[in-house]
Amino acid sequence: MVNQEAKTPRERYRAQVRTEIKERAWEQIATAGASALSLNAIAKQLGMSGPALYRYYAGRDELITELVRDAYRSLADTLRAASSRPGADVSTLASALRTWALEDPQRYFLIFGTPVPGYHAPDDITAIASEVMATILDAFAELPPNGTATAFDAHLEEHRDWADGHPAPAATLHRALAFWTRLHGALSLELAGHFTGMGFDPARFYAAELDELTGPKGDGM
Amino acid sequence: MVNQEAKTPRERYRAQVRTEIKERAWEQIATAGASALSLNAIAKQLGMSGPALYRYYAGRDELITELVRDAYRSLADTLRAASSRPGADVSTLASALRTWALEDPQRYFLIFGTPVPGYHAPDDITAIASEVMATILDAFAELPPNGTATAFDAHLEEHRDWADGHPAPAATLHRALAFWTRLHGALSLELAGHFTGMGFDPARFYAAELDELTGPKGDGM
DNA sequence: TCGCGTTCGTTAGAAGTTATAACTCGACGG
DNA sequence: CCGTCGAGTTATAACTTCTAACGAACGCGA
Repeated sequence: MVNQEAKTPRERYRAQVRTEIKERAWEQIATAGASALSLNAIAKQLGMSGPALYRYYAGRDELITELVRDAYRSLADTLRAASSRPGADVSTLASALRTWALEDPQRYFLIFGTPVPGYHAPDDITAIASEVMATILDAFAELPPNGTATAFDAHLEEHRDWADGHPAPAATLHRALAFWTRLHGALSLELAGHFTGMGFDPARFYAAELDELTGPKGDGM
Repeated sequence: MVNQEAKTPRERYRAQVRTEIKERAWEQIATAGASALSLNAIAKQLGMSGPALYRYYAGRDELITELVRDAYRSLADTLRAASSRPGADVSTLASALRTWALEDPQRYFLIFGTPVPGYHAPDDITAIASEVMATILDAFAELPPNGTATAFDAHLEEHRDWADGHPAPAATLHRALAFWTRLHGALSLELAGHFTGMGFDPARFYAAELDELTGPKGDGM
């Protein structure tokens, strides 16, 4: 984002090699998945041999963490950009999310897929995650309230720390949460191929889920 | 299914070693994830060295495929058992699903988690998957219809092959589909730890999602 | 312009992994 | 009783991540 201009030529070189490494890593992940990511193979593709990569990343884990960070950053930027387009609403956000996910399914699964048992995301990554949540919350805050307050709304009212001071009512928090989980449910099953062979169009199902999210009780805009 | 009693003592022994291998594999998967599954480590735990396992499984992939099959089988049996309890309904199914998932999160992710790009599930596994779907469909078929027909319902009516001859109307198919994807959305994010630190109770959110699934329009029993 | 130090990339090697090949030995069945 | 089949062995190849030690080149300051 910032700081594109590095001071010393060595730093420039170093930064450039680091991004080249990540580019190759993304190629590998897109074709064979994150678990098949091989530092050796990346090094060979860059024309250098094996352990040279350790000058740039402490190991496989650090590289993957960096990739997760980039993926989150990309998602947050994509959603933020979509929400700031004129006339943007919740459905704009939803289709931006789906487009982003279809663009590189493995990138999506790197964030929302199977977790590694021991791993805990560093704080800066969770910060980006809450930035994504804030974008969704903003979009729902502009929608008129719908439906009656549920028991879960009351529970949410007592646990609204994650909204990070957002003034929206608990019902809105609830809708944003459902937006996230329902679209993730539809999207992740589609990307994982669980819909293949079922015949129906995943895009239409996604749209149907979105419809029910934006106005199940049938109040207009 | 059948043929539990093996004829020759060698076959008995062979079957017993195969299940012992799978038991160790499940332990490894539960603690370190499926990607960390090591045939060598399993062999050592069984007191035999390395390549001996290849007498029982052609390789890592075949073992994992077998584990996926067992996981699906376990899920299908669990749901079927829950649905056949007296007084069982959709919410019985939902809580059975959640209990099963929490029992061993990595087993859940083995089925519904990040897909391996090249892999295609064998036919018998997809058969078990549709058995699960049938159980969900049966449960919803016993519920009174609710809500108005949506555009997606019409689309589903033309693509109801996956229901495998189930007589339920398209709206019911839609509800069963939403049951699957929404609960998966809530469940997978919870199991992956994306809710940790957000404060609210995942179980209550799950229940809220289920409530909206069983009767959003508010027709009771 | 010249040296010197930082940093990059190399090869070598350890400790893992999956998987194959070849061999030994024991048990089961005719 | 003996032959065959199969289980488990070691040896090996081809991978992987990652550490250690070495050489060379690059660029900064004098």
